[in-house]
Amino acid sequence: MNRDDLIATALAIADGEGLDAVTIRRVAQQHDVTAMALYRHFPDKDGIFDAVIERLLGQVHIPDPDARPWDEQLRELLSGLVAALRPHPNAATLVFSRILASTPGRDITERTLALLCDSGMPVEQAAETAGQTLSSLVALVIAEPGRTNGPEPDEAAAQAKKELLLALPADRYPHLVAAADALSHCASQETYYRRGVDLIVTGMRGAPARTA
Amino acid sequence: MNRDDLIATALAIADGEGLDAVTIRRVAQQHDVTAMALYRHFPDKDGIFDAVIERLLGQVHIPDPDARPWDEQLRELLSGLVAALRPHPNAATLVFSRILASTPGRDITERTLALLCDSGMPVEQAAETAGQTLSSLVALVIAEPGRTNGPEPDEAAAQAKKELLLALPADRYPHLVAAADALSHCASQETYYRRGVDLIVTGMRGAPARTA
DNA sequence: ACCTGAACACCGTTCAAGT
DNA sequence: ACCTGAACACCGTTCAAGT
Repeated sequence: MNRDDLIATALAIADGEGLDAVTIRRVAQQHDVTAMALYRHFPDKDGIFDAVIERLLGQVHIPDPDARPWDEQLRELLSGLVAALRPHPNAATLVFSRILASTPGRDITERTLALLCDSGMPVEQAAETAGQTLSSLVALVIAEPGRTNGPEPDEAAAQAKKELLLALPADRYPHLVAAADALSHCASQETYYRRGVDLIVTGMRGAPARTA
Repeated sequence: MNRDDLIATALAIADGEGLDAVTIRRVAQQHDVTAMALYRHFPDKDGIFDAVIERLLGQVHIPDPDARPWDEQLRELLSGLVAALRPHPNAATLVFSRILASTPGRDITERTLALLCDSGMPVEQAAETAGQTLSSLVALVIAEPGRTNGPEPDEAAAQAKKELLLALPADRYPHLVAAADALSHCASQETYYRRGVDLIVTGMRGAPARTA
């Protein structure tokens, strides 16, 4: 048993059964050890979550600056973040409060800030926008249509949700009924995330108060 | 003791001490009643959270359609949602999984979908975009700089966070250091949320695949 | 150095019982 | 109809004790 394996176990439980299923006792048990043994590796339960997020963000590749326009470079960086979070939607919630608390998270934020400043934004606005941007990407992952707490896509749950929408009064909710399918499951995750990142990057391109 | 007061109590505890502090036993105790009495009003703990979100979303005013461009009308609707969530950042997390599960949430989504369709988007794309948009607004509230679990802004915590950023190596994190202030607390919440909503609305205006 | 047993103060939830 | 007591199977965390 080592720290890394414990982190992996915590993440695996979160992926498979949701964050609430991650308990110190359960992580410990999976390593044939008592709950108290984990306190040698983490200060408390939150420390486990901190480590999980640090590991997750550590997988994000941060591209070196190049000659392309800032928005292309930013799209690449943000796509990398989304790609790292996508497989772990249950853990994504933990990112909100932890981006600036981990080294990889700071690296991602620093690079995002740099690119926004390249675009001509004053650094204060860039800070605000960077926070909003990174948070919105996390939200994208959390809210992916058809997501459940389970590991593989739960077709039955998605179908149930869809039928609930289809059963709504069509005169009051014409669009919800028409969009029942798209609201209850993702036709293409690639499209969903590409458009999601585009939504944010396009928004930043149009941001006013730019000096350049 | 009635259902509405119980919901208000749960929300107040969440606002003051975070979601984890909301326990059935504690809500009950505040009404001089045992925990089991709450099961007359809610099926389980999640049912309390469902009711909290329903109440929160119920306060959102949904403007009637008018002659203005779709993006202006949408901005008004989304601003209303943000205004309702802002005072309750700790509870905002609960919205992700519950927008389509409550009547007011469905009303908000229906109207958002309608306006996006007005813009010329096919309904499937509108569904995707509406979900991303509403989720991003929730993220805005959750990630508001300087936010803590407490009710009033915790100046000490914000200051500590700021100094942590200022202590970073300036050669590796020049922008984080320069933006330490803006990253650790909100200079103007009005500006933060106006720009946040603008980011999203501008992103939607620029979305391709539009037929109109 | 690393782990454990026992204990403490909590949880959500069930169910038979009270008035 | 509405509430309770007692119980069950869990939690996170502390601390003295083991090897």
